[in-house]
Amino acid sequence: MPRPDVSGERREQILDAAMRVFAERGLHETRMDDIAERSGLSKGALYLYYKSKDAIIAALLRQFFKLEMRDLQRLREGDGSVSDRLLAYTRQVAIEMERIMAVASLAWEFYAIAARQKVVREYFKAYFAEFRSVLAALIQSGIDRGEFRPVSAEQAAITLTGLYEGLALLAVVDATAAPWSQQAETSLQLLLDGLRTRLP
Amino acid sequence: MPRPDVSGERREQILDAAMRVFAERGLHETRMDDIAERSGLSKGALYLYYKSKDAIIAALLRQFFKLEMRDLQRLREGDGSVSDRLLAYTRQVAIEMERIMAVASLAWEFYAIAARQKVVREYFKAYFAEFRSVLAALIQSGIDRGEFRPVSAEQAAITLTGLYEGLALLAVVDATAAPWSQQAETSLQLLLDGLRTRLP
Amino acid sequence: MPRPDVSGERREQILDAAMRVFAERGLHETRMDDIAERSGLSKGALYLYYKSKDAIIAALLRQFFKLEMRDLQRLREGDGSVSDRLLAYTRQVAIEMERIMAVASLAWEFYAIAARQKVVREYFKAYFAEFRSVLAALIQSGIDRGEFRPVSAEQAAITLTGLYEGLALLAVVDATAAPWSQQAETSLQLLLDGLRTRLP
Amino acid sequence: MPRPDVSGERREQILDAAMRVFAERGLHETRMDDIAERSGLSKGALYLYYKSKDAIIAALLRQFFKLEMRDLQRLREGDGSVSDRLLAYTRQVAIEMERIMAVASLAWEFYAIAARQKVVREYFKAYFAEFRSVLAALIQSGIDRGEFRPVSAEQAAITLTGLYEGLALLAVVDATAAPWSQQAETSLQLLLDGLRTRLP
DNA sequence: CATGAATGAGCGTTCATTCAT
DNA sequence: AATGAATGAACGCTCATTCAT
Repeated sequence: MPRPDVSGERREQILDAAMRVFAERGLHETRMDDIAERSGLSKGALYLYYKSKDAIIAALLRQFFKLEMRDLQRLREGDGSVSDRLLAYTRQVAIEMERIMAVASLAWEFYAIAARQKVVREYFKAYFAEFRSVLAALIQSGIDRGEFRPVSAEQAAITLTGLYEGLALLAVVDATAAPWSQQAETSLQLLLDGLRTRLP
Repeated sequence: MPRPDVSGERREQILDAAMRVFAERGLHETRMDDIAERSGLSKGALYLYYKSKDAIIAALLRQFFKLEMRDLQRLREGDGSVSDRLLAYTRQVAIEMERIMAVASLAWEFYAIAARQKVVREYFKAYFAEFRSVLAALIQSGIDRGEFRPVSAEQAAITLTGLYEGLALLAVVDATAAPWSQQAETSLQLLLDGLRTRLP
Repeated sequence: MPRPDVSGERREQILDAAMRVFAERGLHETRMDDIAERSGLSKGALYLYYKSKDAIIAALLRQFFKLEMRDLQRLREGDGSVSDRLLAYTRQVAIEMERIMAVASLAWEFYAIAARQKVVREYFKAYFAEFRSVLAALIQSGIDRGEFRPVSAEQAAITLTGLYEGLALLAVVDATAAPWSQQAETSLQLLLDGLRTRLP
Repeated sequence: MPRPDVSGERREQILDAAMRVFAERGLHETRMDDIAERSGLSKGALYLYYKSKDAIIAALLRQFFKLEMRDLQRLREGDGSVSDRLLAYTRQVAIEMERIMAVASLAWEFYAIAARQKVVREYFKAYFAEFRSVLAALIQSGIDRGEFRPVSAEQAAITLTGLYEGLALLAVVDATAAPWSQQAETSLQLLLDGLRTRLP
């Protein structure tokens, strides 16, 4: 009588626990024991599903991007003016900001690794390229429909991407001075103002 | 015959070596032996000047902010229109970008630490507050002299601060898609366009 | 299927090995590797059962007193004249003298620590107080039954306690000149002669 | 112009400092820096006069015995009954007890070393042999003059030697329960009573 | 003679990984 | 599949000793 395959569930269990503990204590300060304890599994069990601590980190990194890529979908959807769609997206992100900030420390450790390891850097590169491409398409459509001035959609997209990232950093460092939910909208408006067609 | 005091020099030597190796290998992957070797001192000598590896990291963190704060001075100086001064500053930073990118991984590890340790977070908070305050004053003067629309100088400053940080991240991840030197100017122009007084 | 709990056994194993190596090489000259090797465990295993080398030393110290206290029991038992009981006890100790001498160096290191650390000194204080109290009671009963002169039982007990300790030192230093087994009996007789009721 | 030779003075300076710090902190817990600081010399200077830390310990050990041997002289001198002379000696030692107790921890570390190293053990052996021999001669003279019973002077001497040592240990461990000055006299009296000729 | 900055071998401790059960 | 006791390589730090000045 074959038992149901629990390996998928176990892997999720482990990654979930790892993400929390890594975010709390840092990649290196986290012990395999911590992950075991948090996941409710034994230390030995971790090794049944991942061959090493690094393998867990790598899997977490992949999951990280899978989730982010999924979020991108929301940028593609929707209708109305481009400005409205970007504003709506910003508000959506704001809603998830608390969750995001909880794992921000992990994200920066990933960035640090990316700066040192080409393989990891490629992941980020691909992710940002995708993000940029979606934004650029959106902005281009804004230009096409006369909503925006004929700027370089690509460069405007990079600007917006950078803005989102930078504001997230500021929000973590000083939640009161730069609260994401409000600041991001304001900043977006400023940028959109720079993009908009000037009506005399 | 007292020999000249070399302790200042030694500390610099150590911090300098540490910064390089930390940036290359990461805070945790770096061994005291690595720092010793790179600095040209013995392992024991490191402990004559810093009581622990953590003390070196802490000193590096302080130096990091001291340097950044010093760079801020350039934002306060200069004349001409606010737009021109911001552009000039951006070009200055672009020149140093290579050096900055070399230690970017270190900066992100610091951010990660900041996300977890209040003490470190306060350092960043103070630094960003100062940066923001200088930018806000500059932008306000732009508003006062009729160069900019009457927006919130504070929020515009936060936007700009975030933009700088975010673009640096993108530049490290993908130097070709988002080369700082050109992209930062373009992005700044877009934002300035959003700020500018509309002449009918 | 839970395996039988071996932690008690392991702790014993470690303490036993530690006692031997400490006695041979000295507390500070002994490496954790030495204890590991002697105990048949790995170095890492030592830390599963004791959190540090100092913890092993402390545990050994406590065991030391537990054993000594247990030996005291023999002084309380027995019948016959007080002189005979003391003589019997002395002979008993003589039998164990070889084992005691093997760890004598350890005992003196403990004494040295006691001279410098109040906490450790209190252990010895309690042990000697107990020893003295048992001896004093015995001597008092000798006085009461007319076997001894009416001296201060307490001071006689201290004298006897000191005598035992001092002779052990001499025996270690020069086993041929002052062999415990014979010398202790002779010394005891001399002291008993000083205590005995003089029959004209 | 030859300067006066200060090497003797320096060596004394070092040994004196070493003895104090060793007694306070223990042989192994004492750093060469501690000795340097306490002696008022530089760390390098220590090595001009002693080739190693062990050499200092060895010199200290020799000095230890030289001093003790010198004290023995007092046992040889004096007149009056043997009992009176032993009592006088005991009182003399009592006067110096405070100084002795200050370095007691050092003495036990030396004992511990003696238990492990034959060379050191020989020093103690010689010292105790000398001590015993002086006492034995004294006791023999007491027997000869009819003051004591015809016991084995040698064994009585060993007994007395052990008693002195043992009481010193007890005094360090518990100064209030077994204050040397009084207890040693009482104990001596008890022993002398055991030695004395019985007058019917 | 004297200094104290510099050295580097050596040790206590940690923790990712393995494996007998 | 699961456990957790056991392993041992690796690292931070100390401190006796050296040596340029």
